Amino acid sequence: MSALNVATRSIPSRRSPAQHDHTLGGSLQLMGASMTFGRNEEIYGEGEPAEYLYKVVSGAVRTSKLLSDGRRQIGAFHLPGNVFGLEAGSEHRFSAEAIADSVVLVVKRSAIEALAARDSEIARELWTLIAQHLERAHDHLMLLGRKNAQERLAAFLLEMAERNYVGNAVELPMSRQDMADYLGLTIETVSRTLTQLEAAHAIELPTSRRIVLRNRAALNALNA
Amino acid sequence: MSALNVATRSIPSRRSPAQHDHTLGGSLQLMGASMTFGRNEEIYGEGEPAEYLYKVVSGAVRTSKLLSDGRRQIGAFHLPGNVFGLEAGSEHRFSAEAIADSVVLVVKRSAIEALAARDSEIARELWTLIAQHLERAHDHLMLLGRKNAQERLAAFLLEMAERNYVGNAVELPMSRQDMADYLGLTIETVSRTLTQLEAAHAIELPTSRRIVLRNRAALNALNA
DNA sequence: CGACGACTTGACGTGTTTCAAACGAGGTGG
DNA sequence: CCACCTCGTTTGAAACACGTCAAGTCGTCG
Repeated sequence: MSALNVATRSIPSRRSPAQHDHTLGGSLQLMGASMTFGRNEEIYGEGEPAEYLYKVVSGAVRTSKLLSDGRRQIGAFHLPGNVFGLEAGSEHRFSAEAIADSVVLVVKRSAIEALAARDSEIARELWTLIAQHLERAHDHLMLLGRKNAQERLAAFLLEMAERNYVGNAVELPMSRQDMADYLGLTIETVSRTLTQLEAAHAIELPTSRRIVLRNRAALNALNA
Repeated sequence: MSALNVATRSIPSRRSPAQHDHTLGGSLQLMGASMTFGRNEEIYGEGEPAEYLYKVVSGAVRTSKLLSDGRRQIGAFHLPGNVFGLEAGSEHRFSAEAIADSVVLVVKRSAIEALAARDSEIARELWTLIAQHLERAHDHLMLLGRKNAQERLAAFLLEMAERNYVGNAVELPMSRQDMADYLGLTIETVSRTLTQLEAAHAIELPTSRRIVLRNRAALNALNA
C-alpha cells in the first residue's frame, strides 16, 4: 500500500511550529501531515514512486528488501526523530513497514526540494541527513562482514543503546525475527546468542524486549 | 601516508578542460592535481582529516577498514571515473589504498564546497554522487546478508561486469584476498566457489584475473 | 482457562573456516 | 635457456559455527 493510499484513511494533523523556522525539522512539521500506521503495516513498497519524505514521531520503522525465496534483509531501523524515505532516484529501493504502532510525519518531496533550492541551510541539512544514512550503512556493512554471531549482537546492542538508551537498559521495538534479518542470522541463532551473552554476564534479559547492558566493556571488546 | 605527504613526491599535471565548464567532472579536472600511487600504497588512512576529494583516472582503489585482530572489510572498489573520499564529517571513516598502480585526480574539498555553494548544478551533482555511494552500500548490504558463497560471487561478478565490462569478460583489478574481504568470505572459499561456478559452466577462468561470463542467466538466478 | 504468537531450547546436518600442502605464473640469476 | 625463488592461487582434510527441523516454554489476549 502506498503512502497516498494510506493517507486517505489516516488522521492528518498539524503542529504549530514557530513562523519562519528555517530548519529542516521545523519545515517538516510545518508542511507535513502526521499519519499513523499499525504494527507491520506497509508505509511504502519497493519500487513505488518516492514522492514523500518521512520522519518518525513515535514507534519504529524498518526498511527492508525481500528476496525471491522469502529471505529478507533489513537495511535499517528508524527510531523517533529519524528521517527515512530519502532517495536518489524517483523510486523507493526498499520497502518501509511500521515495526510497532507508529506516528509518522509525511512531507511531499517536491516541497522539500523547492525549499532546499531557495534555502541553503535546508540543503545543508538534507546533505547531512543522507550522509548520516551512508554512515549507518557503512557501520551495517562492517557488522555483516565476517563477524560471528556474538560480535554482531554486541554491535547491534551497542548501536541500539546509543540511539535509544534509557539508563543502561535498551527497550527493543523489534522482534527477534527483525533482529535476525538485520544481522544476517536466523532467529534461533539470535536467541541462543543472547542467552550466551546473558550467561557470560554481559547482559540481562528481564523480558524478551528489554535488555540491560551489564558489562559494556565486554560488549565493546566483541565489537573490536 | 596522507595525501599531503604523497603529494610532495608525485607528479602534478593539469588537463585542459573547456573554460566555464560548470560540471563537477570538469571542475575536478580544472582544479585537481593528478597523482600516481603504486600497488597497495595508501592514499589516505582511517581517521585522517578529509581535506581532499579523489577521482580515479586509471587503475583501481579500495576503501577498507581494519579490525583489531587483522580482519579487514572492504567497503567499496573504485574504478576509473569513480569519485571517492567524499565524507560527511571532517575525518575519513575508511582508509583508501591503490589496488593496482593508479592515477588519481585530487581536489581540495574546500574548493569543491565553495563551488557548490555558488553553483547549484555542482551541488546537485555532489548530491547525486553521495546518493550513488548510498545505493552501492545498500547493494553491498544485500550481498552480505544471509547469502551463500555462490550467491555472493554471482552478485559480485555481475556488479563488476556492469561497471567494467569488455564484451563478456571481466578484467579483475583486485586479488582473491580483496574479493574475499569485500564479500565477507575467506580467500579459500572464494577460490573454491569460482571453481564450482566454472564446473557448472556459468563462468570461465582463462587466467585468475580474467573471468568470462558464460551463462549470465545462471548467475542472475543466483542473484535472486 | 484455552489458544495463539513470540521466544527459547534441543539434536542434528551442512557450508564455511581453518590449517596445510601443492600448484602455477612471473621474475632473477646462473 | 633453464633452474630456482617468490607470491598468488588452488586443492585437500578436518573442525566448527551456524542453519534447519522440531519440540517445548512463556506471556498475552479473548
